[in-house]
Amino acid sequence: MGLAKTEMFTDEQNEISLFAKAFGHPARVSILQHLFKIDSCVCGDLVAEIGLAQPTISQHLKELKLLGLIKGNVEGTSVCYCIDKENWTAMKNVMTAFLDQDLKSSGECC
Amino acid sequence: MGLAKTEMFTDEQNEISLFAKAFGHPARVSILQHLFKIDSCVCGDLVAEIGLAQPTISQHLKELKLLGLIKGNVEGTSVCYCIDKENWTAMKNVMTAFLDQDLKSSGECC
DNA sequence: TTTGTTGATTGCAATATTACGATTAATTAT
DNA sequence: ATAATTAATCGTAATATTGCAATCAACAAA
Repeated sequence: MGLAKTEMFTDEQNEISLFAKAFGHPARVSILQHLFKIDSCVCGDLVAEIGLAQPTISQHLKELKLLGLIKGNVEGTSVCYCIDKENWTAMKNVMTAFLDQDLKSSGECC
Repeated sequence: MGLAKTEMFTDEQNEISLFAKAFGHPARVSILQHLFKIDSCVCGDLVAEIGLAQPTISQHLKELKLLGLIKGNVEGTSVCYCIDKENWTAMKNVMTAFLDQDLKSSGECC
């Protein structure tokens, strides 16, 4: 196909797109919202909550964990997941700076 | 494969993921940043700016336009693109509400 | 130990995305 | 009319993502 290499873009652009990609699937949005709603660790009721199979949820969790947005602690047979608030804040700062670009541009056009 | 249907998720979750998907590629992030930086219409120098072929850029522009984040006005042989600030603000409100979830959750865990 | 429970991993099949050469469409210049 | 310019579209190849059945690994309960 011809993949656009990350070298073509700035670190900031690559970082923004990586975070955005994590939110680019409703299942992951749903997982994150659930973790916030519960506001504590969730031990595996995500499969019941969302209507997807266990391996699928596990895969989505893995991606979110890899990005650092969530933490997973083993607790007996189950694993407890929760938001990594520190990393979430850092991500939010990056994304907010991107979304707030309009504040600096006053021009009208077209 | 088995696509997760949009009916499985809330309208909000689907909307967030659609916007996020638009930002999920560094080329589109780059296009949007450039449009903000210029702060006026851009008549097709995006291909020179970003290192991708003209059909590729055109395709990315189409997606952003379909989502309503940018506008394109035909002007002679060229087309002028700029941010649709009204829609950008609406998108920002949706995304910000999602990103700011952490403000409402005070709990410590794990 | 055996059984049950929970969640990760593997191995695929289905689908979506990305990139670009070639072409087309629309407009302008000569 | 012809040529030049600009950007959209088509067709297709390469790659990435998603979903899940099957399996595996770790631990707990009997």
